[in-house]
Amino acid sequence: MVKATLVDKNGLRKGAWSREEDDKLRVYVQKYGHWNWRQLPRFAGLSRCGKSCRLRWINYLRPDVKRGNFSDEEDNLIIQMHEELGNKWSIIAGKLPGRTDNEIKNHWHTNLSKRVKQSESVSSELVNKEQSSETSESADSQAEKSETDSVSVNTPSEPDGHPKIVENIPSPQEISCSELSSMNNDYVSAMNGAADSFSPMEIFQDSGFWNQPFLADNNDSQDDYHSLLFTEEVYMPSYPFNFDDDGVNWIQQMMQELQDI
DNA sequence: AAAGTCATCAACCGCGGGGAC
DNA sequence: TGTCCCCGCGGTTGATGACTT
Repeated sequence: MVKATLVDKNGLRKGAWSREEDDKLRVYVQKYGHWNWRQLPRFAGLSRCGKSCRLRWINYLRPDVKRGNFSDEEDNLIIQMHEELGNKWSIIAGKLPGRTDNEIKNHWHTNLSKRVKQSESVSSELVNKEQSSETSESADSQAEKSETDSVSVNTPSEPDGHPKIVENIPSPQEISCSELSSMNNDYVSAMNGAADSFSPMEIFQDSGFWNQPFLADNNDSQDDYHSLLFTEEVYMPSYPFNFDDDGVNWIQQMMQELQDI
């Protein structure tokens, strides 16, 4: 179910994430936030493109990501919102705390869409039966009935077949995952400063924003801050990190200590 | 037990929006 | 106003476990 890890021509790893990579990314983002996804893998010591890091964090590593089966309430909400909004997975995810757009999208395609189709086919059969039994009714009552149906039966009011949205749905920006990441502004500034100390030509030599390779053997001596960062992050002695509260507590403790500096 | 098929879901890809210059 | 860069979104892919024949 997990894509095999491979290395592309730029030296970037693709496919399944290893535990070590997860730990590096998690620790880095918890500590510094995602100040720049493109450059983040370089600082975090990951041979991944920024896009891959962002996806991994949002869909898997974020501390508030809820794993496990969807509840009936969640299913119903997804179905209802999909009926209103269509494939606006990020907006739907915003209404389901702990669920990611990718997870909801997968859940829809594997489970809910089939369920909806089934229920639709059943309801359409019922409607056909009702209509055939009503053929003896007067024309006036027929018109009245059709008006009633147009309200109660999901009649599209938009050209694309989706009804108009009545509810005040937050924009994707309002529910952006970036808000979920607790960033310390001091560190963001520090990191921006560190990033600025690189020559743009050095950093952006290769084309393609998301596919910037991380050069593990680059010359860090030209940037003290960068060297310090790598000393802390990449070559950190086996930190007591785990996927439980102890790991989170440890990270929180680390952040507190850094804030006190 | 082996082979074939289906289901699941993590990860990739391409596109477009928005901000900065 | 146009261009570039960063980011996020939605569609799609593909590896693998589960199930069936």
